[in-house]
Amino acid sequence: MEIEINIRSKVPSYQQLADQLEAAIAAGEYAPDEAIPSLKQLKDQTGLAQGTVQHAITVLEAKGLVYTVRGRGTFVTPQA
Amino acid sequence: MEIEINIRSKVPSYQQLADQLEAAIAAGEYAPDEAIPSLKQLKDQTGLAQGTVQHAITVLEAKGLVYTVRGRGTFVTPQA
DNA sequence: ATGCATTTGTTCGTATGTATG
DNA sequence: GCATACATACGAACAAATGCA
Repeated sequence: MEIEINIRSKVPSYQQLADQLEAAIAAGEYAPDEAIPSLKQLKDQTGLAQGTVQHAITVLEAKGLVYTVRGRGTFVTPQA
Repeated sequence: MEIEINIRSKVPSYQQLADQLEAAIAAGEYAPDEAIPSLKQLKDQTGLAQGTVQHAITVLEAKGLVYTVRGRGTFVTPQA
């Protein structure tokens, strides 16, 4: 997927990333229980720090859109 | 209030802090709409980094126990 | 079982931005 | 303008879990 972070935006970087990942999931770019890109991949693709990427993932977890398994990855939550 | 962080515990520092703040709120140590200690105060009292303290606050916000106003402080959510 | 690479989780210290009073 | 307080972000390091060779 394509991710564009606008540094000068008033919207925080982590929020922009979370929004774009959410849109990608909504668009069906990732199937349920399929992994989204790893922290390292997102870090490299966006140029953000790992902590910032992690923050974005935390937001998505809080919204119940993804779930995470340590050592494995972060996966799209299947529809209930 | 008294806060004790056990560095060697398996429980993360931010979670310990969140737990203790939650207990203090539950115990009525802070009235509804009353401010809890500032980030700097918690940072100084616990020896944790500001980011770690902030993480703890974020957890409490996510649980709806407190709400934050930038430039003012973090306050106990009144019972609905 | 051992080791290694990958991946997520926690924490620090620091810097800077933004809002309030 | 200034002091205080929360918000965002970086880079770095290390811990812990997983899976595979």
